[in-house]
Amino acid sequence: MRLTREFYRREGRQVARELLGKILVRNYKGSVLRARIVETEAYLGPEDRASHAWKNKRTERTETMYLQGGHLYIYLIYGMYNCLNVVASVEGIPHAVLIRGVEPLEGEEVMRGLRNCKKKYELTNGPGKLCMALGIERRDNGVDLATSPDIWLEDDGYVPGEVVCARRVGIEYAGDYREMLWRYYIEGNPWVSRR
DNA sequence: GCATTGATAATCT
DNA sequence: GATTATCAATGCA
Repeated sequence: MRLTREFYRREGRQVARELLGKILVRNYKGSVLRARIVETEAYLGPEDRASHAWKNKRTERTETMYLQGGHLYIYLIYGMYNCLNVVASVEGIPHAVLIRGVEPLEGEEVMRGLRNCKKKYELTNGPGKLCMALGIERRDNGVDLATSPDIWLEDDGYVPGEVVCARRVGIEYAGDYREMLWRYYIEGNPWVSRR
């Protein structure tokens, strides 16, 4: 069942936690790709120094985060890689959830075709990797997961086992917010980017 | 370990 | 308008 608007219109951390176990569905050139979300991070705009929208900063890029929950926020990092975020909360409050790891369920051969990767788990165990595997690029920025025919999220009733809270990755510049345990992952799942 | 890469935002003239 | 510092990472050595 496709997740509806109300799922996304909540506080970022709650959305991040509940996105674990949900399925990311992608229509890619006639193929249906499905992957279960196993790792997320929450970024809470106004107060969070690690967020692009810290102190409610509004720029052309961050504008997407101010849309209501359910939209995709996709940006280029390190000049080479795309990162996929799900916008949370209501209009005007820039919360976002970074998807860091997914487990392929369907169309894995197509995903491997989009990426040159040798080891099994390296296909989708990182934010840049999973974007490549699912054919997600910056032109998908601003797409609405609640209505798009090309990409959306589903709930198949799966309930994650033990969920771990941890520090977020790659935000050494964020001062005290470095310490916040706003990263969530399913314990023991091999598609998590790092332990 | 370390090089890669280009959009973005801040800081200048 | 031009210049520069920075970066929610990856892949190869």
